[in-house]
Amino acid sequence: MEIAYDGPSGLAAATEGEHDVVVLDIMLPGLSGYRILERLRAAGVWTPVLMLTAKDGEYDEADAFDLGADDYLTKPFSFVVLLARLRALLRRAGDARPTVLTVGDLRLDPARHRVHRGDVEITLTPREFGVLEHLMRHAGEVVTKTDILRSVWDAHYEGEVNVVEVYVGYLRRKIDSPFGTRSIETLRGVGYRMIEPG
Amino acid sequence: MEIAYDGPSGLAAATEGEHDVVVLDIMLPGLSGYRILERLRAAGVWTPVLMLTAKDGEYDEADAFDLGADDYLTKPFSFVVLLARLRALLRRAGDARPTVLTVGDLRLDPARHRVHRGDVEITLTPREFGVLEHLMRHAGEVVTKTDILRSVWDAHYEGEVNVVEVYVGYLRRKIDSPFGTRSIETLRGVGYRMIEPG
DNA sequence: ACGGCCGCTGAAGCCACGCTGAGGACGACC
DNA sequence: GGTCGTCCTCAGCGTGGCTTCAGCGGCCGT
Repeated sequence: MEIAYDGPSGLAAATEGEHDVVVLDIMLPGLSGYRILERLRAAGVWTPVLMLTAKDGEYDEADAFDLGADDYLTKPFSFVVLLARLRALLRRAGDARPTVLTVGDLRLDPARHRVHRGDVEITLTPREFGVLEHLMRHAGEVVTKTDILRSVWDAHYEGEVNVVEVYVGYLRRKIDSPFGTRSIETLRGVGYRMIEPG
Repeated sequence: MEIAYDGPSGLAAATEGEHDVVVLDIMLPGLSGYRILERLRAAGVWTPVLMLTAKDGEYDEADAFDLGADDYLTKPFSFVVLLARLRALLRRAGDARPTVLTVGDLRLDPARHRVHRGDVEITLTPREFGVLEHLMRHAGEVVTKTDILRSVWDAHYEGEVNVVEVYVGYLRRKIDSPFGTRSIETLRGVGYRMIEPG
């Protein structure tokens, strides 16, 4: 747990580190809670945010939600309620956007751009990394080659889906073959699926 | 959108249909909001739930969250706030919602492209999967071969309906024969029907 | 009871789908 | 300018899935 007492340092802390949840006070020296939230979301940080405030103008509250807050609490509040709401946020957010993606002993850290299988680090090219990230974000689900193309390549990329096959091939050679594992299964005519353990 | 004015009918509506979000009042005739929430989650329904109440005892609120509510609003509240909170819920829940088709102990998950009978996984080819999905989406109803052809094959497919017979055969061998069950019945001269239990 | 029709199934060919190795294009860096 | 790394294309190959077809069995109407 980490506490920041002013806006800029809070924003920095939330952007850099990996947190399960952020409790954000609107009245802060330096930067308002709104601005922080805005910048956080703009920076692609999707950590659940619970906003805290003494003001209770309803439009402020609505604004906060539309800026990307996940919950909102008006002072004075009881600590019991705060904790319960945090638990609810964690539960809902848990599977939504983990900052470190994990499938079995395979870990991918989007922020640090690193991949590990157990303790050994695996170096991937940007493209390989993108494909693996997309697969891991949808572990257990089926993703089509076109899905991957759209998400990893340019939105309006005009190439063949064969590139995806090629990159899945590269990935298998880096994350599976050396370890005797099998993480990406092919579903003929459908796409690929990241195998979840268990 | 669907509105229920008492507990039991609300529970039924939430369990049966597919909704993006549930707004649940605690004070309801018939069944309390707590009980409904409890049963909903017990039944495996994970639709986001926003609870609504006039009481504001803090422990009630904490309880609601731990029962599986995703948000909580105390009367009186403004409509603007309610809408903003609903948007926040929808945004967070968007990709988490699983749609799984179930007929008896047979389950089909379109997103994960998986089929289970009880605990055993069954692997199907894309065509087999398509036919089974169509049948299960219309469980209990009569489906003609031409229906299946049009829905699973290309819209303007010029082949014979015999393919459908062949694929129903494949399906029976995979989802029924090994289990001694009988899920797809033939209606001579009409089509097929997925047998609903009960 | 019998003939005709409907649906089931096993076999077999064909096609397309996915994998891979080789190689060229492009840019960064020395 | 040369070298290295990355990205992408292409063609060949093997295999799995799709489809067809013919023969058979059973259901139904007469």
